[in-house]
Amino acid sequence: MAQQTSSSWVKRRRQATLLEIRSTARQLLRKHGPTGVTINAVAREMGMSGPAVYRYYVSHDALVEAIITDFYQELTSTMLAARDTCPPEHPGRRLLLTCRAMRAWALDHPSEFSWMFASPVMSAAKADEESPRQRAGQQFESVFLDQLAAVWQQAPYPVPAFTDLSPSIQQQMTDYSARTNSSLPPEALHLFLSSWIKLYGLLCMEILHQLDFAYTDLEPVFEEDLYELCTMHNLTYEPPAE
Amino acid sequence: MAQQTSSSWVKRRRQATLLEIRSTARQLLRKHGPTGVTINAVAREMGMSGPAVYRYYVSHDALVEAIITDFYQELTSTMLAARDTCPPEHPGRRLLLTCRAMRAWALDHPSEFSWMFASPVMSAAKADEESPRQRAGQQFESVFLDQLAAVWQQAPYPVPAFTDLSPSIQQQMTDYSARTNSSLPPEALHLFLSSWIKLYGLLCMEILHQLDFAYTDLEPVFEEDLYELCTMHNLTYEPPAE
DNA sequence: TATGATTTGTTATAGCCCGTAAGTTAAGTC
DNA sequence: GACTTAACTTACGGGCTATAACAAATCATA
Repeated sequence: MAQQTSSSWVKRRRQATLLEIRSTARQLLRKHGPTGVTINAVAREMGMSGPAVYRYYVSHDALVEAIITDFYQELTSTMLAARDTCPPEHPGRRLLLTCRAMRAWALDHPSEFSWMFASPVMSAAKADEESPRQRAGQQFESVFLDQLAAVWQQAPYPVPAFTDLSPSIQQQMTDYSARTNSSLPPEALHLFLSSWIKLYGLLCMEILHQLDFAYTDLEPVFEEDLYELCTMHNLTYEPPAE
Repeated sequence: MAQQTSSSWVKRRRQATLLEIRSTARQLLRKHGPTGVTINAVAREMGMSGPAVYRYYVSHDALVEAIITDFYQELTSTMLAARDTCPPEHPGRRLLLTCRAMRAWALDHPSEFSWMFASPVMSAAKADEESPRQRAGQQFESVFLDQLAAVWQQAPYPVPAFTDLSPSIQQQMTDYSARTNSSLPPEALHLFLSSWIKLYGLLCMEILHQLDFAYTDLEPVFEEDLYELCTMHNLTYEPPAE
């Protein structure tokens, strides 16, 4: 039979190897781009011979999934850390810190961010099956949305009436609210999501060089969006600290 | 010496082969995803033997570039065709038609659109060198921006004062205006670009499944953005025709 | 502590890919 | 008809994914 507990340090060593593989792969990503992240290259870099890596990740795909999960988690905790720089009494300030931390991380890790965003060409088949990556992605999204929700719940401000939304959006937001056990009204959710889409969309386009034709520095544009975000959500905008 | 004119039909046959290669590659993209687009697979599909394809495209990369250029051109002309469904007397209607045609094409060709958007992980080195793809991309962008410019020039409406923009944006828009020989004031350009970013960003996120966690159908959200676009640019919004 | 199971690694291999080289055939030119 | 060029072929070198078969080390315990 299978032994219940293989001694603890053996597990730890395994974890360490798993991590070394991922971090080696990450280095390769940064140095040689997505196509450089190959199981053989990772093995070579680590002084292992190719197939050894398959003891740790069943396939190239599994490795990629794991790496992207790492990225989401790292981005999430970076944002949370930045948020907690400021006490909860200043939700607006915290929100700004969070958003700026997101952009800063993306700018500091363009390869990683591009990969996270652009790799999911999954055809909806894979979309609903619950994966660690999905969970990590959802946690990431909730960082922003939860915070906006907190702001609103603490001091509600006017949002467009539910009946002013298109019926389809009404339905979708009702569903989303139910699915996430949200205590928020659907009309607020849609407003939050709109803000998210604008901000995150801008960032993705920036990182993927979709705006290079017009802009060389999108920081002020991002700040403009943050300003708009603040006014829309009844928060006081504050320019970034030096 | 090189013959001046190798008989015309020989050239035509070459063009035909070039096109067949690209369209075979496109089929493979749709059927097996980006990784399925391989020179060997294309050759196999065409009954050629591998290296023959290299007579037509020097490298896998060159083939990909050519395909993406095709996509941009197709999207562009689809948008223009939709626009010209309506006479120039109704610039607002034409703009709406253009935008909806863009989304429709993207939804109809998700593989193509994803590839166009997500493939350019080029590291700025390749960014400024003028390629056919770049040109095609710029033509695509200009479809939207030119039209907005036309609307504005025909009947200018208030836009935020230049001095209300951040100095950095002032500078960047001045540069952009000069670079494109635009006759438009920089503050208008920034407004146009903001509208573009919002609309195109939404579409990209939709196609790349970044919003699946909340929405199942983004058409009404897109329409909401179009509505906002219209009010912002002094146009009358009209819901999509059945 | 010695034995048998598990884990971790190794080489060998099949199959696909990119891209180059060298050789062959067919078409186009003078 | 001889010469040139274009299009295509097979042969290869070097990578990559992934599996199989095998060797060594590390348990877990009788």
